Amino acid sequence: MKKSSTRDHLLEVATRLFHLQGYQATGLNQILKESGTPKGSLYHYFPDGKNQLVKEVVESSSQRLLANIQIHLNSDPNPTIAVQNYLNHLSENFKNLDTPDMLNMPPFALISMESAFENEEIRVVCQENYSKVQQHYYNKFVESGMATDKAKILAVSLNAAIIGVLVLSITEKSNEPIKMLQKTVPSFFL
Amino acid sequence: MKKSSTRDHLLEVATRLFHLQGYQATGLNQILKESGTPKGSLYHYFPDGKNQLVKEVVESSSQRLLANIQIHLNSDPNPTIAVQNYLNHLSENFKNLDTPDMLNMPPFALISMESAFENEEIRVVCQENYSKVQQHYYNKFVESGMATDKAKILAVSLNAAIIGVLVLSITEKSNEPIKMLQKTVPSFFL
DNA sequence: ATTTAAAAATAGACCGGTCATTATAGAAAA
DNA sequence: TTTTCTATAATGACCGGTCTATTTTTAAAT
Repeated sequence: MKKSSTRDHLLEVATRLFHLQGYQATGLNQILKESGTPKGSLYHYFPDGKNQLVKEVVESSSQRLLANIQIHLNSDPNPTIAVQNYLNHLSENFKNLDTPDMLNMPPFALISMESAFENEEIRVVCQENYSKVQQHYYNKFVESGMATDKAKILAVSLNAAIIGVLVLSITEKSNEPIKMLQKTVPSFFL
Repeated sequence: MKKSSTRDHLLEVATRLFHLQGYQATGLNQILKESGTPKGSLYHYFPDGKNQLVKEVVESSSQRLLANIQIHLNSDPNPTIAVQNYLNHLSENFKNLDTPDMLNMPPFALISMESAFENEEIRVVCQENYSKVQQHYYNKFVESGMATDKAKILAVSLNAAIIGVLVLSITEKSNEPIKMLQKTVPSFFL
C-alpha cells in the first residue's frame, strides 16, 4: 500500500505547476483540482500551507537537479564532453515544447526571482541550490586539472549560461538556444 | 506641464515593481498606493487594465535596454572590452543590493518566464526583445571581423550568460557573479 | 478472529480579505 | 460647456487558510 502517495502526488503536481507558472500565479485550488485532492488533505500533509509546499518543492527539486547534474558530469572524464552531454540531456527535455519536463530539468530561475524580494526563506534555499550546482562544476573542473581560480569563475559562468539558455528556451519554446550554447562550450575550456 | 506625467509616473512605478516582484505578485492597488494615483486615473490612461500596463512596461523596458546595450557596445571597438564595459555597468547597478535599479538594467527573466505559459502576447514581446538584444551583439561581433556563424552562436550564448548572471546576482543579492562572468568574457572571443 | 477505540486521512463548507474591473459622480482644464 | 482627469464605492471572483464532520485505517483488547 502506498504509504503517503497522496502527499507525493500533491508535491509532484505542485512542482510541475510552480516551475511552469511560478508559485505566485499558482493557486492552491489549481493544485487541488489537478491532483484530485481535497483541501483537507493538503493541510493535513502540509500544515503550514502554501509556504511549506513551496519550500519542499524547491528542496526536492534541488536534490533532483544536483543528482542529475552529477550523473552527466560523470558521463565522461573530459569536462567539455561531460558538459555537452548534460546540455544534450536538457535539450531533449524540450522535445515537447509546450510541456517541458520540469522534474528532470527544474528551471529555478522563476522561483528564485519570485522569492528574491518577497520570501527570504525560499530565496536562501535557491541560493544554496545555485551554490551547490557550482560546486559540482568546480569539482569536475579541478579534477581534470584546471587551476582552482579559473575553475571557480568558470563554474559560476557556466551555471549562469545554463540558467540563461533555459530562460531563453522557455521563452521562445525551442531548444535552439541550448544547442547554440552547446557549440560554444569548448571555448570555455581553452 | 502635467500633460501625462501621471501616466508616466504610473508606468515608472509599475516597471519597478513588475521587474522586482513579477507582475503576478504585483497588485494594482500596490502600484496605485506607491504612486499616489487614484484608481480612476489608472483605467483612464490604461483602459485595458493590468494587461495593457504589463505590455507597455515590457515594451518600454525593452527599448531602454536596447539603447543601453548599444551605448556600451559603442564604447570600444574591441568587442571584448565593450562587453566588459557593459558588464561593469550592470554590476554598478547592484551597489544598492536590495533595490537594484530596474530601469537601467531590466532583468526580463522574471516577466518572460511568468508569461511563457500564461500570456502569449507578453511572451512574444519578451521573445522579440531577446532577439533584438542578440542582433545587437551579433552586429558588433561581425563588425569586428568575426565569422557570421560563430557570431550567431556567441550572441545567443552571451545573452544567456548575462541573463543567467543577473538571475544569480538578484538571487544572492551580490554583484559577484557579474564580476566573475566579466573575467571569463575574453575566452569567448578566442 | 472479532470488536473497539483512537488516529489518520478525506471531504467540503465557510471565512475574511484582496484581486482586477466597472460604475458613477465630481473636479479641473480646455 | 465640453472634454479630460480624479476620486471612490461597489462588484463578483478568487485567494489562502480554518473549521467541523465524516470516512478510512490502524492497532490494541478481548
